Amino acid sequence: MSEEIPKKLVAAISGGVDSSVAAAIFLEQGCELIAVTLKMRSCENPPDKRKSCCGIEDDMYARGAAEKLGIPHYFLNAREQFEERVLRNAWHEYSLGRTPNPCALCNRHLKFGALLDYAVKIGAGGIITGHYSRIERNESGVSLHRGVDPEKDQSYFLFGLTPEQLGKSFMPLGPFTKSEVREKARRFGLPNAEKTESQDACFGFRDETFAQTLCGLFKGTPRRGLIKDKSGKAIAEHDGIHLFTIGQRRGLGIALGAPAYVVEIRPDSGDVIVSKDENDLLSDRLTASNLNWQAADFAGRKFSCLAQIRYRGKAVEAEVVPLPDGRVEVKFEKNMRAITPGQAVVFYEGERLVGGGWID
RNA sequence: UACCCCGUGGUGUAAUGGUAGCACAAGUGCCUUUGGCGCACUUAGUCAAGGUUCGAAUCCUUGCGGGGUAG
Repeated sequence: MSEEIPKKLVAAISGGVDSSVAAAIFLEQGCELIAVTLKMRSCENPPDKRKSCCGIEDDMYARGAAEKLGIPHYFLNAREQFEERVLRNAWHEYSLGRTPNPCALCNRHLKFGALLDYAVKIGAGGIITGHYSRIERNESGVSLHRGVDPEKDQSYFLFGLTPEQLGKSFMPLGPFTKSEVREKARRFGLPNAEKTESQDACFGFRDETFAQTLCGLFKGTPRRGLIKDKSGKAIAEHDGIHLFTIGQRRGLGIALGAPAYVVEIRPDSGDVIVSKDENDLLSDRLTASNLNWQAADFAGRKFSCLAQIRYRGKAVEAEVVPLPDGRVEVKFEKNMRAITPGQAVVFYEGERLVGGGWID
């Protein structure tokens, strides 16, 4: 493996333990590293920030880690791209009654987009990230595999990476579990070794959900409407379809004697349909658009695989059938719960991620 | 106007003389590099005022509120 590693690499440092350890691992192998922290819009207005993952505190941790490792550290301004390619896209999705997946977009456009471009521009051979996924390289090319820690595997969010992006990426944490990584952090003496996990969207303000923040940011007009049951009977009013997603239970504010779940969102009328029957959430098929193939030989043909509908969801046996219009139909071996438009379907062959697309 | 029925936490209900329970909702926490699901915990009630009784959501009286029936 070592001979394939470029001598000079950019280490994507977020401030968290993972990316710092990833950098440390490569440093041990004698690489010349340059630490870079992506600055996204969320890093502004620290006092208003709810999360710590992109706040000023993380910038300090990132700087501290780079310092400890003895490598230069820079911030890369990606605010505009983040706003356009991730946030605006996400808001648009909400307006269509879909549920965006900002992390997948961010990976494709920011971390493995803007940041990778920057790395190449300054003459680095690629980037190192702290994702819990494995990238394998051999004569036939690059491939992405699940991380060995099933609780931390993040390959789902990386389905949108092209083979080219993968080829210039390095994810040294894939073979390790979270606790092993933390142990390494201690050994390396990293200042963020005991830092708590970051979680939730890295962009959002206090007491607001991601959707609410986006609505305010883009001065969007919430598509208000009614919460109805399957028969069309109105049950309550709601403040905007962006506040709902398929399968959602909490936040509906309606007491029907049994839990009620969102089964459909109609962007045109603003209706949100709920049902007390969880069976209404079950379906064994879906179609997906804008496919991305990391394994070229899977494109355009029918195949069987393990398909995953959501992050941390269980992958299920499925058959993928190409459609004439370039989309794909996925038929699952068993019913899936709450297939959600806007989320990704990701195809695995064993541990290997072969491709994926966006659920219609 | 008379007669009848009903009135329990935010919602729907259980308990007809003896510790006011359940479901849903809501809140908090856990989980989680999206959204959701899930799990744990918590909050909150007998319409009001009198009376009977050792003891009342439960019985009686009145009032208030809602519904029904009275050519």
